Amino acid sequence: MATDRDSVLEAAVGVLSRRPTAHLDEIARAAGISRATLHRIFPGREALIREVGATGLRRFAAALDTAEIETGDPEAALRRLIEAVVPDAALCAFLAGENQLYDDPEINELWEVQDARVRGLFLRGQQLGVFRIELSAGWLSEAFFDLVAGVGWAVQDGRLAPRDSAFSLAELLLGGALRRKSE
Amino acid sequence: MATDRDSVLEAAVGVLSRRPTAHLDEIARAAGISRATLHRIFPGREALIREVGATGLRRFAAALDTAEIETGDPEAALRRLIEAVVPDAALCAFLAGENQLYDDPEINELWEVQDARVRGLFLRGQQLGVFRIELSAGWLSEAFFDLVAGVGWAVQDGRLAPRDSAFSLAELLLGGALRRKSE
DNA sequence: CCAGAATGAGACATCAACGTCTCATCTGAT
DNA sequence: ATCAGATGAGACGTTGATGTCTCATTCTGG
Repeated sequence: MATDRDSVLEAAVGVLSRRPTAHLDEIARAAGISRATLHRIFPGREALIREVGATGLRRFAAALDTAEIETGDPEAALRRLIEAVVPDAALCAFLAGENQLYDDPEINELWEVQDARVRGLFLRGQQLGVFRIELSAGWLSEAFFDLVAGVGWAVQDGRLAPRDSAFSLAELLLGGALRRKSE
Repeated sequence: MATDRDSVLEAAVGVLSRRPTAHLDEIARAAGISRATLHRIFPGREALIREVGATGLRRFAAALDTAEIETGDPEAALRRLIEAVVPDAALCAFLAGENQLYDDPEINELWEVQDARVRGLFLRGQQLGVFRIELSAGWLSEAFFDLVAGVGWAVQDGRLAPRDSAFSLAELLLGGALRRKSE
């Protein structure tokens, strides 16, 4: 059943995003199955990691799609993107920390595409005069990923309430920490 | 000699900040010494990790001191802090990713103190009306660390020029991505 | 109720990293 | 030149995680 794979992947993300070096015992226990069954579903640790990474990238790509980041006002598009991606923030945190995944050419290419889409959003926003041009689109994109990952960790550790996460992320990334003097 | 320890620690940070699971072989090679000598300097892997963490925290504490974050305008204080901490951004990236260090009570306490100081800066800024109050001081502090770590990785990987890093970090964290309409 | 499949528990071998050791070589001071 | 100390290279046993196996138990469909 696909449900098994998915639920195991979900549990694996929960453990691996926090501790990428977690043992298979721990992952299996978190998934509520035995280590033997885990091996029956995934040939080995490497395959499991790859699957988790691929799932994360697919979900991230789906979030980019549903947010329609290529359309309309860039600021609104970025807010939609944040709303769409925050539920999978833990997954993004895992992707950010696991650079070993990028050894795989297929995963690497999928990542490059999504990264380029995000960078394209910031670039479009800059060209339309919505985003600041003193900061490079590459850096804005980088900061976006850093903060998404940070939200994922903070929520997992209970330092940030899930219902506040999207708002906090959007407001900080868009508006910064300084209070607006005139608005 | 103290120089040996320091240079080895420096090299270890460079490797470990990017891959916390790097083998001792790799660390020794990065430091230009043999694994045997590495063992002569540090009793084992755990001791090395602890030393790297402690060094990072000491340097971070020193950056907080030199920036005098408890004094004067919070915005200027934050800019000073960023200037002071950016040279050790890779070290902070390591600290951010290595939550295993927090098992050590001594290191954990040192970390708590520094974290509280940063949070205190944001809180002070909010009370003075400089920083936004819609975002919690805890989240602002969290975002600060996330972005510092992000800068560390980006510089290490060549995605961000070191001379731009402090400016990029300060402008994004303080001003956000949106272009100011009226200023 | 029964047969077959799926699962859990655990044993077992394998392998990689770690920690310790020895020995040859190199360096530097006298 | 010589000797003491430091270093590099590598061997060796230990440890822990992994991958594979078997067997008893449980679940499921007929």
